[in-house]
Amino acid sequence: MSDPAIRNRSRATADMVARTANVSRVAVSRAFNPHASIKPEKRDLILKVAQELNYTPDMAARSMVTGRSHLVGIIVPDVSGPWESQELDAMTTALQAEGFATLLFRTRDDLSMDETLLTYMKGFNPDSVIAYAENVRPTTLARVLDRAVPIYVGYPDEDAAEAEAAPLFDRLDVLQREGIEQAVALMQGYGARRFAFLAGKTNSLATQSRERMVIKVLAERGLPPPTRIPGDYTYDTAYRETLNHFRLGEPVDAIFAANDVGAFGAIDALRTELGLRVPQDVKVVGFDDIHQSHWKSYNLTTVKLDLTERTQALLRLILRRLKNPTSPSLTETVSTRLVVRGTVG
Amino acid sequence: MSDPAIRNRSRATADMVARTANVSRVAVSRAFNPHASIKPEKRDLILKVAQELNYTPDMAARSMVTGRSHLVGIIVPDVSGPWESQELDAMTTALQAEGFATLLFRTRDDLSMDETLLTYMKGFNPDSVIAYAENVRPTTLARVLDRAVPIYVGYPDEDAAEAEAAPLFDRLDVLQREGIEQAVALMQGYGARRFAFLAGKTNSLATQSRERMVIKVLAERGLPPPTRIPGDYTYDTAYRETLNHFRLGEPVDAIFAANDVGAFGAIDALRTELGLRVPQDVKVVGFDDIHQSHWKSYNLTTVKLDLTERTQALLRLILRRLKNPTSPSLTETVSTRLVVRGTVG
DNA sequence: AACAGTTTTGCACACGATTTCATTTTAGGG
DNA sequence: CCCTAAAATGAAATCGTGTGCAAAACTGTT
Repeated sequence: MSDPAIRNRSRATADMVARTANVSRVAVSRAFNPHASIKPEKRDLILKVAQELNYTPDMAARSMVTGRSHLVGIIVPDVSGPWESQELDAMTTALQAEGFATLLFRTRDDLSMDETLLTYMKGFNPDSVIAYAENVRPTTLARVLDRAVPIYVGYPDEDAAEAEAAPLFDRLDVLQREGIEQAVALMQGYGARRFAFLAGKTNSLATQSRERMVIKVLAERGLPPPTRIPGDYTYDTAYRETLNHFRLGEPVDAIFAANDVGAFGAIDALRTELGLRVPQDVKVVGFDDIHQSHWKSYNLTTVKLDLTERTQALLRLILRRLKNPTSPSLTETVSTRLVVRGTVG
Repeated sequence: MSDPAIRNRSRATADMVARTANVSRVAVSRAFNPHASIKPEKRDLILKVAQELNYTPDMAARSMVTGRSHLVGIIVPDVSGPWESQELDAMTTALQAEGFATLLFRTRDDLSMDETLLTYMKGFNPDSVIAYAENVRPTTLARVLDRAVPIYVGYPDEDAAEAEAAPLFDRLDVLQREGIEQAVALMQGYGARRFAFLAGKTNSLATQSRERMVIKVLAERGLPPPTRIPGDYTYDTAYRETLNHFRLGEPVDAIFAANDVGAFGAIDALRTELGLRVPQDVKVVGFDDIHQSHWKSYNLTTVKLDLTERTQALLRLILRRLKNPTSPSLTETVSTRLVVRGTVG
């Protein structure tokens, strides 16, 4: 019953290569490990035979003994969002260049699944995990993942005294003050006085932090606090709520959106349905600087989160932790800056 | 030197759980396998102890003996593209619901890396692989991946006699005639006579197939063949080339874009820089129906590739193949249809 | 030619689970 | 109370690879 054809369907192993090349199985292992000492001619022979047999070392077996899976887990709430997918793209590219494969997980909007998901992910033994403050409770993160030290992307209140002096894991903190100050200054310079803040998902730490910082900066510049337009980061909600606000709520002459996609929704509502001009009647600023923001229909002035900078910082954290697993937690910070286009002045 | 603190940093194993619960290691294994026969009270005890010890079965070890990695590899050229990311999102969600994790790889634009990438991916022993015709040569796919049967998403010429009667692997074929016929009919109905085809990447099979089919359908309806505007699926190129064509090339009154993002670029070029109205002066149709296509600034009429339908078909193929690895290759097909919005009439 | 030092080699074990298979325990029926 | 069928149990083999260690092979020097 051991049909050789079926048997042939399975992968080649190091043993088969060894037997074919008339060497020991250990030699095969060494041939594939650059740092192992093996006679060069022997290595060449083995690699040649391996190629003929279409042999590739089994990462699962390898990871069991080395303790390295070469997997990095990434947890994202919505892969299809422009910002999320652009970050995922940058991160996957960077990881791949370092020899890691991306293990992708998608959360639901609520946090109800986070424990199940993390537990499941843990089974794959990722060398590192990138999680975002919005999607996973930090306590769950710390409890479930004991082996891989996760990286937590957060948006701290830069001015507030950080209570958590000793973070549980490596972090990337995004400092949003600078970009927000530049944006408010620009809008004020062009005459904006009554601001609205178009929110993101209410349970999102990023949007909460952005709103607090906008309020603070407005106060510092002697401007009244912003009115609040509800939102959830989506175009449709932003469109609808902007419409609603301009028809029923207090008039405003500037909108600070929690993300670019929301800003697009607001702009389209203003122009298409309300007959208002951007930037002449209402000034709009977004957050993220996704690719779409420079599209001519929007040409959005926005607070940029530099993707390259973020990605490099995350990669540094991962590699450092892998090189020295017991080193104390480190927090990297990245800043933000305004990208000026056509929706303010 | 065997510091218990350091030892403690590593994951709990089935042995530890067994010892703590005073059962055999085999029992622990059975407790986690729903189909295994084990006394319910015993299973409960083990699961309780496992939770206390924060134990999760190691997928790598499990996969070695079961032959199932619970990984599905996906190869994408550009995760950040709207269409690609929306498909990735749908696929990841569906796979996760079936207990698979997504192993994500990103290709460069050219095909030079495909062998290296596939070889690398093979090391992880994915249970299945989803590859797109644009990114990977089918011959490479067949040669490298011997264990996991890949799924190849292609765009066959529906009318041509399919030479490859016996495909090498499972396929998802996208039939584009129907949507294209509807689109051409609609544009012709509103008076369009001289068409342009705004191309995608020239080495993309999807764009080649779309172009051939557009030519064919135009001919069938007694219309002149389309002029060709070069493109690469990006907004910027579409914008620039559309501008260029309308300034120097033959005049057209309809643009059939190979993808939605390209259509956006064309629309913005027409409206912003050329002072032309869409749809009054020029009619535009895209391909894909990404989320952004219903945004008011574009409100694009487009040929929809139904994501749910695609995802379900892919999932069916994967599950069928896993249940019966030796069954002959199967090809599923999905169709396309026009979504009418505001850029034609 | 003998020696010391370095490189190369291969055996045996470890990694963390699952799966026969033979054995013991339990349950059910007369 | 006994017998039989079904369910539960654990010992041992297995998956494919990397690594410690001791032996072997090589290198170059006196």
